[in-house]
Amino acid sequence: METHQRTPKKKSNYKIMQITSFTEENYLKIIYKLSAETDADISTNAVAELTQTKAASVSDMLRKLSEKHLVNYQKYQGVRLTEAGEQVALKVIRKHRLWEVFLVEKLGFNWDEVHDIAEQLEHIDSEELVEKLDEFLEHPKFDPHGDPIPDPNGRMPKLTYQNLSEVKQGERVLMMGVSEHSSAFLQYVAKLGISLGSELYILEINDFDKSLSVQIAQANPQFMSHEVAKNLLVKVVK
Amino acid sequence: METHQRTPKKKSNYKIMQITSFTEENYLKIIYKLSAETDADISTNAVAELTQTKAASVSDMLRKLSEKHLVNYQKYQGVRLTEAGEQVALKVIRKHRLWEVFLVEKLGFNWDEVHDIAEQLEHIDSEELVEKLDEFLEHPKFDPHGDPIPDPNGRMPKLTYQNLSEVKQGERVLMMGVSEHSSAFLQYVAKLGISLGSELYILEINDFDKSLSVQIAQANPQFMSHEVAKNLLVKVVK
DNA sequence: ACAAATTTTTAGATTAGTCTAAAATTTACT
DNA sequence: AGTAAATTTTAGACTAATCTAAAAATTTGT
Repeated sequence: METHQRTPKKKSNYKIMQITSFTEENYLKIIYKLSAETDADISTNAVAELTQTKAASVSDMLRKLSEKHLVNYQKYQGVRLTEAGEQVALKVIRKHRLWEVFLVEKLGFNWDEVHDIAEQLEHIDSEELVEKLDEFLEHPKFDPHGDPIPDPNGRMPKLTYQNLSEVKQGERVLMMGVSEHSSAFLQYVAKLGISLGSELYILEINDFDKSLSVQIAQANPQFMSHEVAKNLLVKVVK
Repeated sequence: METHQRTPKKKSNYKIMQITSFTEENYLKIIYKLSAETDADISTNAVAELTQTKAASVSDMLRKLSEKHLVNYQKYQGVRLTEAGEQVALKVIRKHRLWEVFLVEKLGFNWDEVHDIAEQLEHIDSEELVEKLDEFLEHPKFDPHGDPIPDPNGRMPKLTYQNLSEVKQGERVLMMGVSEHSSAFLQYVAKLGISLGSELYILEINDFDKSLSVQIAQANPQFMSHEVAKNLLVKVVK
């Protein structure tokens, strides 16, 4: 069990003391991620699962974060980030994703090897470092997993998904949404075996009518018209 | 007062658990640095000063490091690194110096701005990261302050200082040693106002006899022959 | 609507790293 | 060599983050 202290320097130390610990940052990041998937408040148990701690520990931490006004928390009623808490979370996520770009683009890691290292690097505390890294990487907009990188002011860009019709042959994408919401369309999509999160692989694009042959998960290839592809929002996963 | 935990993952975690904490690494690094300046054992107070803690805390930690066989420690008699402890220290120093090169060479920091950031980065735990970083930086031998970078097996290269006669005009160097040990020479050097650690600034190099005009600390410029310069070992400080 | 199941919180303990104050040891000075 | 000064260690306490076990609150199901 390795515990350590981010030594609170006493001597000549101009630097503004960090107001959130490594651990607090992790809690805030996890609450942010859970919040992205639902409008409801986040349960203690959900947080416990992702932090890999026990619910009792989470209760304690939520009380503490609440005192610091980083979350709104009512006993037994779940938790939600405050504006301030969200800012902290977004800064951590920005750092995490920038470091991932660095690890893949500059150091040659594979995109599936970088997460654990980025989990450590995301807590390095230096605004200047983050901004110089961002510049060095030429202001990337997405990390190697296709997730958007929050801007320096902690604003998460709205994900601008691509239409499946814009994706090139041989690419692998995740189904993220639709731009046509009629039930006729949705039912047709469901019948093809496509749901939110499905992985699609573009086998072939027909030259003259732009129709596609798409493999959905492990199933057999499906035919899909350009009309349909235009209304599917996807994210390239590389 | 910011304390945090390097979360000891329980789930599917193949990674070998780190055996030294952030804090322990700092103590080992500091003991290493103090040991480089003397053959004697290192005193509790000396460590306390550099760790910015109290002697009482140091005593506790030395006992703990001793139990882990990272230092040899006899109560009241000072401390010395074991082979294992030195390996840990050298790995931390290797990381610190590689990151400093990265910050200066790639991100454009000044060499005097990088220390605090490298103090954080040096504790990132990933062998693979260090080796890829080393490769990315093209295996640098020295950090931006002129300090040598230990090799991947934790061997610190013998510092190969330069002769002052090889240094270019306009450079700033630290006096690190002599290659001529006669007392006549040493007395002459002392008379010039030069001692170990003196900062020298090369004002001018005379073209035809390679004699130098050197500013020593804040004093007036001194004339120095090429013969003398050849026997002074220095380190460029940029 | 109320009892059972589940979730969450509290209470009390533990660990790493730190502190202050007091005790022990070593060093330094006539 | 013997005492005063300085250094170092111990003892006891504190904080952040965690845990287990028990108590409290909420949700669920008939």
